Amino acid sequence: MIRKKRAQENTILDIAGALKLSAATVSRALNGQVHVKEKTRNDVLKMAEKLGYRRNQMASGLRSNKTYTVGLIVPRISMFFHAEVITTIQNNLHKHGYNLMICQSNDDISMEKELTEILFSSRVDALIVACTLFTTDFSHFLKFMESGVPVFFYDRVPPHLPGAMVIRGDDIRGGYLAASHLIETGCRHIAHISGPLSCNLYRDRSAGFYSAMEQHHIAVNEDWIFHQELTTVNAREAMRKLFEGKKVPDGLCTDNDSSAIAALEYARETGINVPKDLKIIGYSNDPRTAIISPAITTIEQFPNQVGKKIVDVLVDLLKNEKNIDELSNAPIIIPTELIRRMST
Amino acid sequence: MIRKKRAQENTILDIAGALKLSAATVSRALNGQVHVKEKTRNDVLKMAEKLGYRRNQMASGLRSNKTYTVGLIVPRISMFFHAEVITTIQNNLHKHGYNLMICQSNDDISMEKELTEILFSSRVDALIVACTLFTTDFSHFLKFMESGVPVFFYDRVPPHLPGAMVIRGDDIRGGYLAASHLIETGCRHIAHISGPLSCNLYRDRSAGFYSAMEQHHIAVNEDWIFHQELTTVNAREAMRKLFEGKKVPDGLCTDNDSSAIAALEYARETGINVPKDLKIIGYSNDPRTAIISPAITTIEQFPNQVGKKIVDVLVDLLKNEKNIDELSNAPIIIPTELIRRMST
DNA sequence: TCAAAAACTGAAAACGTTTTCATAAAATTA
DNA sequence: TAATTTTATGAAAACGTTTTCAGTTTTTGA
Repeated sequence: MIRKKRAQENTILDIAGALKLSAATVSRALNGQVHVKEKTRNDVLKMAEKLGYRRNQMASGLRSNKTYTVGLIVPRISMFFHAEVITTIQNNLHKHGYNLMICQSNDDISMEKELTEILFSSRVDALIVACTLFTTDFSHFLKFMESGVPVFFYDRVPPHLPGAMVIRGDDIRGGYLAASHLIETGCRHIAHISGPLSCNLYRDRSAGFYSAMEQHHIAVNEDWIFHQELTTVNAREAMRKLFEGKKVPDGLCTDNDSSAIAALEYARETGINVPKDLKIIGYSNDPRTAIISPAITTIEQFPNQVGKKIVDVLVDLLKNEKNIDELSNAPIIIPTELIRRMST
Repeated sequence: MIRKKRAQENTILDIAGALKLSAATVSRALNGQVHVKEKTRNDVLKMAEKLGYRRNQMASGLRSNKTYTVGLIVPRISMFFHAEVITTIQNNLHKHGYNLMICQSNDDISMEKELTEILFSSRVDALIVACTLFTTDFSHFLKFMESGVPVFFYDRVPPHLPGAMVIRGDDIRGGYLAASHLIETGCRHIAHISGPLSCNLYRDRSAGFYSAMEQHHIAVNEDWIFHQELTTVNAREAMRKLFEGKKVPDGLCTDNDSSAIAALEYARETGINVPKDLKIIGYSNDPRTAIISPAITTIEQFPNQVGKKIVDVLVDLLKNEKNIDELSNAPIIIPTELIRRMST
């Protein structure tokens, strides 16, 4: 048996027919426009309710060139920081009548590219992106800007992309806070597990790290600096290297919490006492850092502020049909904060 | 300055014009239909590439009544189980050319209702739902079924809704496994922190719990059975009640991992030794349970299997334009498994 | 009371595709 | 070679809205 054809749905014409009105008037009534008599509007709304009418978003979008849908591309929704940002964005967009189309790139560049094609085809009204770790070419986003579709990067952002908006955490300060904190608690031999330098996050956090070390006149041991994908496996491997020689570190900065957790577990297994022998600090304030023992000191990134700010700017842009050029091109910076716990 | 009007985009007509073809032929060429000369197809594809043509999804969807978009409503994307299911669904749907529109109900019924309206308006080709904890009236899903749009419930599912597909974990067995395990490790005074009975999950897990207790001839102390929202606060409050009297439990089943974690932390703070004085078991195998000390025994739900199965069935339905009625109406059950750790 | 302005409504075009129907060209068959 | 089938293409309708333009009715102001 062939599937029941959908589309016995009532259209605007059915309402019009039932009330002996034109489609135009019904449309105006439903959209709360001026110049429609109060009684007419009520009649229309009542009839729409009665007929179970629901606007066909595609017809509406096709004609008016507005989808009321915002696209979002993110490496992975399961990362705590992103999950929080997304939830805030979605809840706030919803208040303004916008939907969010969430897509995951799985940190894969070709997937990211493909998703931009799909979202462009869907004619989203705006695009929000946290890039993959490896995105250095941003040309696949240009089509949106050329069509006047606002593009908002957060967290993992392009170095400079004219016409795009950027919001990110103060990672330089975050890196600085982390390293300074270790130094202040007495560490003098500090290692750093960071991510690939292709990504702004790790460039900035590293810069902050170096700046703190320099300020306190502590030499950086380059053998103890890792730039690698921040996986559990890599973190354990780094720990093995760090503790295989005679000289071992007494402090460890990691640029995400998963690495910090992996390092802590490695330490636990190999009898390295945290925080006595080794102090560890993470990044992101993932709830897991509060649960593990000892709880891990980390850097808060305020995902809710990030999400809220993105929506505020975007809605302003969309509702007022403003051009991005009117906005300052300077990136918006969200502050970072040290969360002290037992690991330091 | 008014925002640049988008829609300088090239359409199918521009391709047709450039090649002196009709729109119909271009459309056929782009969609890989038969009856178009190889050379013509190549010309079209080349010109589309050259002009940077991208199909307007709304026009296409309006005409063909297919959006290649599947809607998903979930309480919260940040819950581990759901994040995993969603990711699997998205990655697998993508392989078949479908997009996923992810929406969060925040466990709020009226939000859930509203989202069904929005997704219906968007004319999604199918709908996947994990209900709120409190959804007992499922009438807002009927519009989809009436229009022949497949609806797939998972995890939190309706008791019986003709025309809808259902996939869920074997929660009865899960509850049974948990309680049995506690009994087998020596517990005789077992408490149970469960969720609201309005939700199938907790009815089933409770049923499993009772069945294990009965089988081992252990009396259930009804004062130790909690049905409440599974929040940290509620779990702590339950622990307080459990340990305020003379008679205290030696085993605790919790119906999610957050409660297990909260209980464990409460125990740690109040000097209750886990697992010596109290054995704790969670539900879901949230990664946090493996990190905390002692690591918490829990029930694995295989989110990836759930996601994979949903897509398999859905794609079969969508591609072959089959009617749901052809499918067995029996719910699909995914097995559950005990994960033994240090807390028991 | 009359002219001008404002409010209300409808007809028809438009959005960019896909699809139906018709027709022309090419390939196949007898 | 003629008749038939298959292949290739185009014209035009259709999808369900929104919007423009024009026309009619009502209200306002003097």
